Amino acid sequence: MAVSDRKGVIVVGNCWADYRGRASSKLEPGERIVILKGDGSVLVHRPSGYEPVNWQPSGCLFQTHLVDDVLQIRAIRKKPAESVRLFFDRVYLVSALRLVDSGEFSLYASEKDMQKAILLEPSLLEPGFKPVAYEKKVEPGFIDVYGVDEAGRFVVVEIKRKTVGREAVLQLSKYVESIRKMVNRDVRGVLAAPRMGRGVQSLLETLGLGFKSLDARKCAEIVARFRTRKLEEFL
Amino acid sequence: MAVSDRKGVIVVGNCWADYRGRASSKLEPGERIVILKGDGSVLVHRPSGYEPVNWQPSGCLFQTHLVDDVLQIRAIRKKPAESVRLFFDRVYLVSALRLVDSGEFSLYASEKDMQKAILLEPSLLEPGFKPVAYEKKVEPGFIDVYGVDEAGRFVVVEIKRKTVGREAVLQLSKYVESIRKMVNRDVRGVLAAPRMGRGVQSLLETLGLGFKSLDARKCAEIVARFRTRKLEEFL
DNA sequence: TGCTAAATCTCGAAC
DNA sequence: GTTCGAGGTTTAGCA
Repeated sequence: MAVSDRKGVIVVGNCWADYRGRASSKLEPGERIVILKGDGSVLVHRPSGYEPVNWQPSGCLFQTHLVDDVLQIRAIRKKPAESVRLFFDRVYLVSALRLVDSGEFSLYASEKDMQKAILLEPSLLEPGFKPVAYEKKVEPGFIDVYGVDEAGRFVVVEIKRKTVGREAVLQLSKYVESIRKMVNRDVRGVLAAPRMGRGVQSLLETLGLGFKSLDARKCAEIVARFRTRKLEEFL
Repeated sequence: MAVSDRKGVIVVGNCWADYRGRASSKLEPGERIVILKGDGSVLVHRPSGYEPVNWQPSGCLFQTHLVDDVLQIRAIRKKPAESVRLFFDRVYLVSALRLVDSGEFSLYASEKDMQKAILLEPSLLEPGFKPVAYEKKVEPGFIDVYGVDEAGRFVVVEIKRKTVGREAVLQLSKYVESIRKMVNRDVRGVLAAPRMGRGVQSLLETLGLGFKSLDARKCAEIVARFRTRKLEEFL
């Protein structure tokens, strides 16, 4: 069958499903859209809702059977060990497709873009800031950007693309403490994000940390500008 | 068109896409499966991968145009303000479906089930354990189960349905500390989960916390058993 | 392979 | 309406 031939298959019909693995679930009969992809991923979509009601990520092995006019499809995953079983008693549409898709996908205004923007244009954070490292590994995790300020003090920068909550502050605080222990000198911590959530301002003050308003969109534009500038220099 | 009639639509063809909103993205041409649902959700699926490459959650407004043999579909969301635009120059399959799906979906062995199981059968945690409260609010968050042990000491239980990492230990530790401050007495902390991840054992020992292996599946069975028992009592 | 952190996360519940 | 936390999260990036 097409399923075993690395093709994608769309099946629309009345079906029910069982899942067993990390959790267990049962889906009673109803009309749904099922997509079996060539890489072994499965999606069971109800007529509404963004998320699939049942699914499997890529890497599954498919088994199909027809028993008493019921189409059975089983998607088995090895690690973690789990499976989804689908049963169709009515099929409205089946389509096997060998789709070709090599189109590039690019995303802008991610946290990575904000990081790049600060590295390319450090004054975005504050005048005189000089980045020294990025993705610097310390005990609690990775520091987004690490540098030195105008006065020569070390600065730990934690970047978030959305409004920050308390966790981000605590994360930054941990990094700052970690660096303080290492360098045995004064270390500043700066949270760079579009805005602060409730209670973040006071928490930052309490912990002696700073904040810099930074918009992901603007950062993406800066990164794009540098890209074109580099291209111009190249030409 | 069907799109405006609350129907679900499947379109397979060669397309490209632009997204602008919380972030921005550009998808170069390729063959994909697009699902427009009656509730205003959109999914653009490449031939491989579990996740859609572009999407919108439910609540979008759809606009369709045909310009120079290119089918344009626009999904607009109000809050947050964003949109996905799709352009098809070749369409292999279009299907408009009014699917009926009232089938119930049930997920078993969730963290909530594990919590219920402990409340219904406290000896699951340890002999002599007596639950006092659940979802108890303290400063850092909510305590899954709070009770008293055989010796009369307070016990804070943190439940996880999967292998636990360090964060869960720290979470439990915070709750225990919070309770200690409140009651000014000895308080035990127990992590209930199927197993411990790397380094969790030693961290638990360092912090003086306990661990109880608890299988989500077994919990689901216990909850189910109580359900049937209750049903029997009722009948 | 295992772990950490991000995500256009989504979703639901609580405040 | 906003915020907060969980998810069968998935996925990408590294040690």
